[in-house]
Amino acid sequence: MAPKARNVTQREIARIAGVSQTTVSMVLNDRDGSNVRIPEATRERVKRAIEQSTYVADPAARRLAGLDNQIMGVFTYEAALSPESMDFYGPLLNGLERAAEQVGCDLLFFTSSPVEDGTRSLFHRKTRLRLADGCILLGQQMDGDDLKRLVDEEFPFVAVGRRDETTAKVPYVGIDYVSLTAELIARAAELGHREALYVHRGRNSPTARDRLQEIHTSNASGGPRFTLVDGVDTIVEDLARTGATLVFAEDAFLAEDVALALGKAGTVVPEQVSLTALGEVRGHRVNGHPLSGFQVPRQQVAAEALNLLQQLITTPSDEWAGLDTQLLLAGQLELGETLVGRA
Amino acid sequence: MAPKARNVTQREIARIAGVSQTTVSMVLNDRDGSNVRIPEATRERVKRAIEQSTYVADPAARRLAGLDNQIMGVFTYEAALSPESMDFYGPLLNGLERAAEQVGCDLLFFTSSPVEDGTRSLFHRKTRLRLADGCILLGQQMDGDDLKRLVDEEFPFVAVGRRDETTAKVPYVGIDYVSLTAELIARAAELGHREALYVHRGRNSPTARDRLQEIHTSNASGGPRFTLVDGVDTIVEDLARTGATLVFAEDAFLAEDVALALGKAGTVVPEQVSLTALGEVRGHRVNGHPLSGFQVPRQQVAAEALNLLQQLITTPSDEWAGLDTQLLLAGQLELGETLVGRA
DNA sequence: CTGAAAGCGCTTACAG
DNA sequence: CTGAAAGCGCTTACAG
Repeated sequence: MAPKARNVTQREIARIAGVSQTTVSMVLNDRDGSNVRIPEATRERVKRAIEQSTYVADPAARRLAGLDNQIMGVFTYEAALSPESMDFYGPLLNGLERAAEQVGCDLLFFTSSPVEDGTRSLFHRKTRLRLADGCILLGQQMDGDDLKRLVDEEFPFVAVGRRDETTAKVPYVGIDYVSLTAELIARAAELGHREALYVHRGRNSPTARDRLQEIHTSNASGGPRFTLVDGVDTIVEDLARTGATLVFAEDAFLAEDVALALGKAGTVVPEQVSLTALGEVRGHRVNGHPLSGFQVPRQQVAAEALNLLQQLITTPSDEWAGLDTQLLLAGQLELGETLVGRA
Repeated sequence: MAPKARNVTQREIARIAGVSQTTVSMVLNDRDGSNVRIPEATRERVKRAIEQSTYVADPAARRLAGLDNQIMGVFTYEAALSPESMDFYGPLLNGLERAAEQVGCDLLFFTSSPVEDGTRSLFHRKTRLRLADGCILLGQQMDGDDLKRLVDEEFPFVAVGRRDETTAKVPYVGIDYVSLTAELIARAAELGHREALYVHRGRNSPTARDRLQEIHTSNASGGPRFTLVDGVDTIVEDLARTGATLVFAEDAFLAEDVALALGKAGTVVPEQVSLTALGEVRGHRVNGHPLSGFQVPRQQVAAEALNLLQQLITTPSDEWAGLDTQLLLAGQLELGETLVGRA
């Protein structure tokens, strides 16, 4: 059911200005090509007619005729606007909104695909994906097949976070967790820690693997030795068994869980054991101390993703190969107060 | 620059199934009207062809042909996804997302209009408004002309919050602040308060007026007498001058400012003076006490707004008059601990 | 029961 | 310099 009230079209403008509809289109799109040279006088006449009307180009028609729309799709594998997801998505969405305002585009959130098993499907029978010029993909985990299909169809898109779920070359903007993790491990070594736990969520996302990679490197190269632990359930025993003086947690929330579990068993952070998150820690405290970990530029990641998407859209797909489509932004260590010298 | 890779169209499906493109369209849209009766066999053949392809209807073409799209616009007069605005917009956006998932529609955020003087403009030269089937309007203050124009153009839309900026009948879903304020005043009277301050933000929104109306009613009808104060700057003197035993603040944040200002002058809430917000107070505390005020169903407001919009879209505009398009949802008092018996 | 045709509003070669 | 025409992918009367 489209709105009934007839909207003013180029044809009407043409009638008013006494020119053809083609000319109106030309003026609107500033087409001053080889064969076309519209005299200033005509141009002015058309422009005035437009000014005085409420004319707005019909985006659907533009799109159908093959032009871009300045509409960027936003797809999230989970609900993005729920209070629980705000911690992760909040800064990203904020970055997107600001970048969108900058480049003058609208954001189409694909909220229609129902969340099943906690995850949405990108391609479904009624997807409005193609209404957008391109799409930003958000989520901790993504579907490799979705990514591959987007690449194959040459649909412009950019994933947020490093992606390696498929062999296809996926455009992404992420955070360099490898370097950050390496830095933090070096720091821990300096502080005298030799034995540590790495508490993770057993998730198999690229960023999880990035961290894990450096953990393994440390183990293999004589750095602090990490014992891997999935979740906090056995943390107290693991700590006692290994004699670890330090716990790395995959993210700040997990770190808080660790501190809680240890606290219940009478082990106090950081006096008796150091604790560090391998993720954003701003705003997180443990026993009154600012948590040690990273500071990651999430807003900037989102903004860069939108810029990259914009680039892809304005570049013919056969020239994409020349573009730098995989960006990792640097974060920085946030020393905090919970990573201290070996007890 | 539309994606280059040709997408599969109805024509191709038609070729595969050995029918006309018209028939494909009929099957897809389940058109089984008076003159059309497609035999199950043909129907199946077409359906199978579609299943086996990656066919997805082009939303732009559908739209241009006059059908709906299941795309709801979302317009906010300020940036909606910034950390500062999350307190107000967060629950609304969350409600929208969940409702959208329910009804199976996508959400188009009009982020393209740059914020000027802190407010965006709905109608601009390149607005993609008409791409959406309808639009949800969010914001503390709205432009009366915008509202009027939407009504005049019979574009389906719903405002969140009661609206009275224009004489046109604006569809809205809001919260009944009038009743809530009246209840709270009655409660204050019961507790023995006779002299009070009403600290407001000098804003001229409908919800601000709703509260003010009851404040005036109280003054006129022999209830507690309120002195109006714009902002917290002179709060200490005002309190001394009037001998008020109670302060109403327009919202929870303002209430916190009040408590702070009073605290600096040595006046402690609630021991020496009661304090109450005429707005959502969940999560707000003053001097360790849960703030007294309201509990308002913001998520539900957003969800109801989307449902109403859906109704408008599916109802021919000449039948809109028969619809109940102005809804006020009831909130409830949150007694808290900062409104106590007269000191 | 099914298909050829017109139309939605726009853009872009292509003729004048 | 400007306009008539074709086409984007779909829907919907309208003829067969």
